[in-house]
Amino acid sequence: MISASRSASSVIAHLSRLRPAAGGRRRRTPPAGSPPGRSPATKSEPHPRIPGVVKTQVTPEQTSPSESGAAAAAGAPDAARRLLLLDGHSMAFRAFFALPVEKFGTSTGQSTNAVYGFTSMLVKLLREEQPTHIAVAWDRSEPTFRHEAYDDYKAGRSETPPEFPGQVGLLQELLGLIGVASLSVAGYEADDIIATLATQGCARGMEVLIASGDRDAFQLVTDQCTVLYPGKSLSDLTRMTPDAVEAKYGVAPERYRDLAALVGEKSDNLPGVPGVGPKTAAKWITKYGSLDALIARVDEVTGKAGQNLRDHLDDVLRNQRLNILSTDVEIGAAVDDLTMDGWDRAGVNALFDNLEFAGTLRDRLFSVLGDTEPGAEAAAEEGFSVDLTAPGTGELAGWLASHATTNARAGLAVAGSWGRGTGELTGLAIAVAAGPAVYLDPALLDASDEAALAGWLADPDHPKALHDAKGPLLGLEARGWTLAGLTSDTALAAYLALPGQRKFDLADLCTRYLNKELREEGGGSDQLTLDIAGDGDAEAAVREELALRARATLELAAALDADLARRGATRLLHEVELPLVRVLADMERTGIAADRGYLDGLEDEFAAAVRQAVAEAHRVVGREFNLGSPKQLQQILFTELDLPKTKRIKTGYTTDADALAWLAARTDNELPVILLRHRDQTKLRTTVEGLVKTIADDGRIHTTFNQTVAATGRLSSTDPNLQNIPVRTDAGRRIRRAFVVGDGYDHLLTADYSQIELRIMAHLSEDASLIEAFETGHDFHAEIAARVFGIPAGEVGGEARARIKAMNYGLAYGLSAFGLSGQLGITPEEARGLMDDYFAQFGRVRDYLHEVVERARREGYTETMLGRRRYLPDLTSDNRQRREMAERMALNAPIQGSAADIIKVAMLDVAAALRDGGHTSRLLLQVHDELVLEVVGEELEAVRKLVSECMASAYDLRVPLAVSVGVGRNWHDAAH
DNA sequence: CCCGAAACGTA
DNA sequence: CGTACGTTTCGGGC
Repeated sequence: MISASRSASSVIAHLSRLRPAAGGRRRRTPPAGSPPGRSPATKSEPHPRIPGVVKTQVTPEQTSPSESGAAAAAGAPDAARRLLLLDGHSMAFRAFFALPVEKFGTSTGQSTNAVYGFTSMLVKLLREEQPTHIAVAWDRSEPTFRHEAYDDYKAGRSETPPEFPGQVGLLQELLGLIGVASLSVAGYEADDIIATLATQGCARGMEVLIASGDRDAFQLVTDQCTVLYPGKSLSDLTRMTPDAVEAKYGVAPERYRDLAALVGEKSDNLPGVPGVGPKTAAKWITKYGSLDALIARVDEVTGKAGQNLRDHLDDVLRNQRLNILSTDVEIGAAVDDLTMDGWDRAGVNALFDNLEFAGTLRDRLFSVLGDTEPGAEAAAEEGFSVDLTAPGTGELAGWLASHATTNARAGLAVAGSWGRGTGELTGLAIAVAAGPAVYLDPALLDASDEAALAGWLADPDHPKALHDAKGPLLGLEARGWTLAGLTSDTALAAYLALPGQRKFDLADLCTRYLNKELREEGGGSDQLTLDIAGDGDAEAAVREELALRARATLELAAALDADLARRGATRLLHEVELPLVRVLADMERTGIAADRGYLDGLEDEFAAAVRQAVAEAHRVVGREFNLGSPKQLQQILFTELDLPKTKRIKTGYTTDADALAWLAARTDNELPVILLRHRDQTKLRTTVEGLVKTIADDGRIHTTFNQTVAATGRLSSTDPNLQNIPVRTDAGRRIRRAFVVGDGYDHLLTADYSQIELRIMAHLSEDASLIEAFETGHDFHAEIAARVFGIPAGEVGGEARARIKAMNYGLAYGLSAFGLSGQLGITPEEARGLMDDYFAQFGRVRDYLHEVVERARREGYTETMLGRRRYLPDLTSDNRQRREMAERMALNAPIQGSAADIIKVAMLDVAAALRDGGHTSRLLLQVHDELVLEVVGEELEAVRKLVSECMASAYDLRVPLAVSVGVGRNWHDAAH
């Protein structure tokens, strides 16, 4: 175990200094939604139809552009500065009740009715009112000055529907994406922010519009300031001008709060004068001039109402004190800055996709935002276009010189096939910014063209974008070309933006990010060059299609650059994921040597054991059946033999290994044991079979590492998967002996991180005890057990250590007491006690895990130490199962993902150190926390040292990053 | 021929 | 009623 000092070459050395540990970053994300208690729309009232009140009633569908244009023209001149202020909670709450919640939800259980309704209303406002400045004000969860002045302010409100609060965050996210400021200030309500901004706007001579369902806003109405008050449908906004207020309430706007103080506000728990409604209140105010004047002459008021007024004068005074809106809130944003500048088409698309908004809302929103971005609206019809040129033989150098020598990035698309560590190119297209593109058939290049192309590809000063570059890279390298200057891989970039997505199809991304169709003729790139008939038109179509892909990649790269910048993932792409492409390609090309003869022998042996088990099972049951069919097994075990029932699954009762072991212990029947052996041996046999089939002509197995699949940032391995080769059982470990050192090399070296996820937890939680356990302990789990049980480390028994080890590893998965009890064979109460004891010692860990989830719930995503995000909309789901699943994902993602970040950095550092040291030794595999290298004898010590140091120094944690190294002739022997 | 479910291998 | 993956097999349904 080595704890090396920081490597100077560590890619992230400066990055980690610049970037505080996860959780420390400030962000522009709007504040969290308000607590359930705030129910702005409860102040709503039946939508009276009062003569003289101007109404706009427009449903989104029925509004044509010409109508809305006319309305806007009628409303105000274009040149005017118009400030639109919205009360976020109040309008969202109105939207919530205006649309049936059960009709608006995603497949994952997220309700969206408030988001939809609010957005629809906002689109209409933007279109019809054409504000030049806009902001949405939100209440906050903290108590306000009104709570401080009156303990029971807003007390006794009915519970907010559980489907509502989660939608506030989504709305704020959307507003952020379309460039609308979300404002909130601790200690104040949205109304106060609106009042402050409205006052400032009026002072600047702006026309002010306030969309609010809270009637307190009426006190702000002036000739310059209109409140848009929603009716039932939210599209039904009443323009509350001074005349309208007067017509409806019988008082001028500036006296409205006097009236409200007398009448009271039930939803705020502000009782007024009994028996006094708006009519009486208005009559008094009109008669006396104002509330103050009324109070001054309160003894003159006659009748029962007058007596009630005198009896409840304190309430009235309190109401008057509380319903005044603050106009001097420190908001931290100037009215002049509330312009809608810049919106994020890709982000809106992504969010709408997430919300499963399929209808016309998206188009209406885009249309009202103005499709100023290139490639929107009109271009959507025509898709991409290229000016495809065909330089004659020998003319490529000239074409490149005149079109692709600038600093501008070129888009590159490659046709061919690749996989298993190699590739073959059949076509190549280059598109440059100005428009022209070229298609090249690698087979038809003459020597000068080839030299020109090779030089251009290898020149790092010619920036290039590819989609999913690793395969093409293998193809280029197989052809003898090297690629440098890769400044974007649009698949990788999209993965960082949308890590939960598993497919990153170029055409899909073009639709999402550019709103452009990339037409694809029959199949993927593999098919592009099939032209068996030699049909010239088909050939031309192939050339054009590849050129279009190059062009699309180029445009997409620019869009993704902007998206990643917004998501803070630019450096992660450029300093980790992009350089890793080449390292992975090298590993795939290299492969790992396999001992075919040994594997064949193993296969025979396992196959014999399988046959044996099958025969025994048939004998016990008394007839032949398919042991591989869970359905038949269920029939035999639970119906024919009538064994005890196991855990229920969709198709009946499980026959998995745990259940079979349980059955074996509970019955005398020997069948479960036979089935277990059969499962075991079958699995081993098929694993070996699969491996043998993938041994290439060079005697090596070339896996494919996928860099864009795992939502947490891990790599995955396919065809074959070399990240799940058995290791836990003796029989399984025999398979590892088949992975051997290849010709020209002398050792396999494995280096793995010890307890990296726990170390990351210690680092992120800053739990002093956990950190200390890592610094002092040799046997980490025993060290932790000693602390939990309050005994010396030397006296920790095997059982106690095992329990703590399970607890340690379960932590990062969101393990429950129930799960822990099942795993350890103890009661849930005992497991709960164990967890309590554990957290009594390591409380910061629990706090950290809790904070991670809550933060993710607020912000919508988790983040790793290098800023890799994972978006988890289900955290606000009202479906408990989904929500809890998302919570476990949320607490695991930063830990697993940070470990993935770290080993990726380590791989880059190792690759660089091997290259810089002039070593022949090379990286072969990555298995999440382990690297496997092939080493030549004389380099062994140097490589051992370099690998240890690079891995240990990949990131500077608050605990040592322990690395253990083993060396041997095969993968098994190289274990330690 | 495709796809989901079940099972099981790894970190 | 722990996270993240990939592969195999079976069997229903196209």
